[in-house]
Amino acid sequence: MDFVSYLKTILEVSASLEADLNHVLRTENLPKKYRLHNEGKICRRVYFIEKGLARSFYYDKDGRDITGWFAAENSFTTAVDSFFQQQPSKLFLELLEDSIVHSLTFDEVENLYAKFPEMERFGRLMLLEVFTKTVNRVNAMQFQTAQERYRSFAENYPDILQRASLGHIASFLGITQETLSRIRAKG
Amino acid sequence: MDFVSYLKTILEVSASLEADLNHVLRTENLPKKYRLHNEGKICRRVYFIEKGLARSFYYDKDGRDITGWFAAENSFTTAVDSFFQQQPSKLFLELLEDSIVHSLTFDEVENLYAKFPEMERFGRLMLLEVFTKTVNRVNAMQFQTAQERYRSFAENYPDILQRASLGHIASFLGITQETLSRIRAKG
DNA sequence: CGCCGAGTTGAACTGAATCAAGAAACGTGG
DNA sequence: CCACGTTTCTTGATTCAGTTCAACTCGGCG
Repeated sequence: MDFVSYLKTILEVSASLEADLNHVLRTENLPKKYRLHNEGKICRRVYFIEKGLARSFYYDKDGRDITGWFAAENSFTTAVDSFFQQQPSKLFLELLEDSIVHSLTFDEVENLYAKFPEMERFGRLMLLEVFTKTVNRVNAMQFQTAQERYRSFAENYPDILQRASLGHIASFLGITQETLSRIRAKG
Repeated sequence: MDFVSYLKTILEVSASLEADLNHVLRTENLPKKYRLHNEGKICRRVYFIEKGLARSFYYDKDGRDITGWFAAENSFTTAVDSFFQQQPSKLFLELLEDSIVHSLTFDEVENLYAKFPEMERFGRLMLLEVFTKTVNRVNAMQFQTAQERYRSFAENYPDILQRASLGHIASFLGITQETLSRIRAKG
């Protein structure tokens, strides 16, 4: 599903908003391992994944690769530490599969917000969704064991479990690859 | 600062929005330990703290009291697992100090969103702020030690450090009270 | 084939939890 | 304003989940 179709599943889209969107949206077909964004830069775009899988990650103080977020079909991704404030990022954004992505620049999004109240509403709703997910994740991190976190991840994101590598999932859950391997070995 | 004054620091407030807000806003002066919201109920209101301190918490599966969030002056609080979806909550909201709070119901907020695009914008910006903080918290939880988390908490929220109890802060950071006490003992 | 990344398995180690006991601070009523 | 009970904080000893380091297996691909 492309971005405009997705938007229509959430709210009414006026003809003029649709026209403006089609005018500015950039659609790309990109290969696995492609980097949508690199550390140190200001992230200019927000991406909607029509097909494929992406992850954001960063290198922690010991140089370990830590997955921050996965984004699959019909979801958005961007360097959250950079895009909204338009400041330099610590994150990378990479594709884990060949993907079709649609994107808008920060300025384009801001202009759409200013021009179309429905777009502002959409922005609020998307933020609400991702905020809710992030809160759930904090709760999981706060006082669940590694095993509990893995199980609820497996329940909520069965597709990503299949498609992403063990190492990427482990760091996303805040555990090492070895621990995740052992958890999985049991059941 | 009351809610309308705060709103004006973020964006332009039209006279008619101000009038509507003054019409629906409820202001209360409430004592320490007062419960703004209880588990099991649907949380109807979002609260702006003019003065005082609140925390949200829940009881985990072992019956331990876990602090989810603190809210002090010029910030908002509500049962995040309930208010936005208007579904039953696992959270409590309690005051840790005598407080002055302003509040709006869910319906009032929705009506304001529908009537005033600037209010929708404000909602988006507030959500963005709290989302950003929550993402930072996930990062901290993911691969920082207890000590590192305590230090950055102490840096970012020195006032809450003074005003909230050790046990509340410990569970917020995802550690036990004993561990926090030992961390603090060192420096 | 043989290499290489991804996953598994084992053994030793460690940060933080748990359990338990005191010490301080706090507030409420006499 | 003090005495007493309650809550909050500290400190110690023990335990355990998860990390670390290291070796090994497996499946794909040049």
